[in-house]
Amino acid sequence: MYVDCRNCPLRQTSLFRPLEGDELEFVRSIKSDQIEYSARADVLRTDSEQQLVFTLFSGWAIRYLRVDNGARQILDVLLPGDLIALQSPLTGRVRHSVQSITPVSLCVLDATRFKAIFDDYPELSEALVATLLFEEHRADTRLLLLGRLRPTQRLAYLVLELHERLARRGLIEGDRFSLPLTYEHMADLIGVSRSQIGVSLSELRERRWADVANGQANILDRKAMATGARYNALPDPSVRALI
Amino acid sequence: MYVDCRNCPLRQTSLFRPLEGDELEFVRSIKSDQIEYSARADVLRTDSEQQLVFTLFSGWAIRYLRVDNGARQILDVLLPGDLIALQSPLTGRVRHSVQSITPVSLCVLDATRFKAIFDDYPELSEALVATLLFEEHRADTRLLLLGRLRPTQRLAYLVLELHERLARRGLIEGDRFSLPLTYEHMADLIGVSRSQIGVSLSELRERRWADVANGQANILDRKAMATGARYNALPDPSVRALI
DNA sequence: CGGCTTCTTGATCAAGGTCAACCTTTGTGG
DNA sequence: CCACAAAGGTTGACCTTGATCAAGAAGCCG
Repeated sequence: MYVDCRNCPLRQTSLFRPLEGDELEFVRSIKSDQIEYSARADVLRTDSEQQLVFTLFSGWAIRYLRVDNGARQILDVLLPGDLIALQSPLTGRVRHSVQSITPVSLCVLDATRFKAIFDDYPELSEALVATLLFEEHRADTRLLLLGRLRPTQRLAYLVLELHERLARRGLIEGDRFSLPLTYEHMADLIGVSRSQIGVSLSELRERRWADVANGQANILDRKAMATGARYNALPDPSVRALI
Repeated sequence: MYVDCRNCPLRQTSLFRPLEGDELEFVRSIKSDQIEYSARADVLRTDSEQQLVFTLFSGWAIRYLRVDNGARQILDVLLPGDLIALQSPLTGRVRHSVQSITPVSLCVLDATRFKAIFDDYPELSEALVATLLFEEHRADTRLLLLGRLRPTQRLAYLVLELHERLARRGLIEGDRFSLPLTYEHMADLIGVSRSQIGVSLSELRERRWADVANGQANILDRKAMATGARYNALPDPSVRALI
């Protein structure tokens, strides 16, 4: 179902920078389509050379890399409002794969006209750079996660971060939310084995930090959990570019 | 020693995008100083609010985060030409620390005037975004490294990547180069313990992949090493923004 | 310049953490 | 009702860690 950018519900949330002047018209003009995928569909393959950029409109997806022995590292969970394949207009190639977790809907942007942003919309360019730097910081903390935290801390961090990202987008309220990740997703996200996920989920329950089961997460003691997982709230809620 | 941007030797290398038109004059005009630090000096502290951006002119440095138990995760090795604290003009705060490894020299850029890039130099903005996306890809591979490769593979990857980054900057030739990292640096970079570094260095020697000792690295069998460490050459050599 | 301290390397070892493989149970959709 | 996927748990084998130590190098100070 095609959504006109003017009625885009994502813009209502405080997370995203409001579009000013004719920015909205520009964004409308480069949106060329909106497409749907079922769950577990390949949205994007490594090294594909398609000249398209997407914005995730609804649903969950993952961005990942594979090692030739079959192992997979999930680089990030993509949530509504996240840009996909921004590399394609600028470097001509996307070096990761994207797969949907739930059914998803994507806004399709024309990559060739995308570059006009730099010429004609300096404030949008600046917001884009700020968004990329914000993502860099998230990548940094994930690096800390994988390099220096224990499996249970990593899992706690993952749950807390997802909760906050969803809450900021106005998609959930309260401490309970739907978490459509399998053990394998979680394992590939935090760099441990599937069996370790079982161990760590039990530990989260034992410590009464959170209860994650049946696709539902319930945060029981946010404070203890955040302290134990060295979780710090995400910075800069209101500068994110939504294109 | 102050270097005029017009004579900057870094620009000679093919890694960096040539400045066009009055871009060079602009870059010259926002360079306000050049400062030197000794080895192991704190260049930047987490959450400092100083409004400065730096370009590393010479020497090696690291960007890192600390966990409150004292553990450190090094996010990246900074080499000549790399931007430091780009976050400060855009988000007002830098969320990592920077320390020199060797003595370093830094070009100091005025962060408040830095933002003029977006208004007046669209091609420079675009190059900046391309550079950030390139760095994002490096961060992605480092995530794969920490999440899905064995210690010896990680170490091999580190050596190969540093070699390539240095070679692209015209700082080294051949397979032998100076590597001023201690065991602790390497451990904090690839997310293992110091003792593991000893084990993995021996393994690199045993397999005749590389010989790393006394601050010198010597790559003996690049091909076997690259295959074993799942190393892929870095993409996009010539779009990097040097400001 | 010599002597002192501190840091780094490189090794060893036991303890603990993590993994791959396997199995059973549960739930889902055809 | 069956086939399949995922959850959840167990095991032994293996890997990694943290602690410790000695030797050497580097840096500092009087």
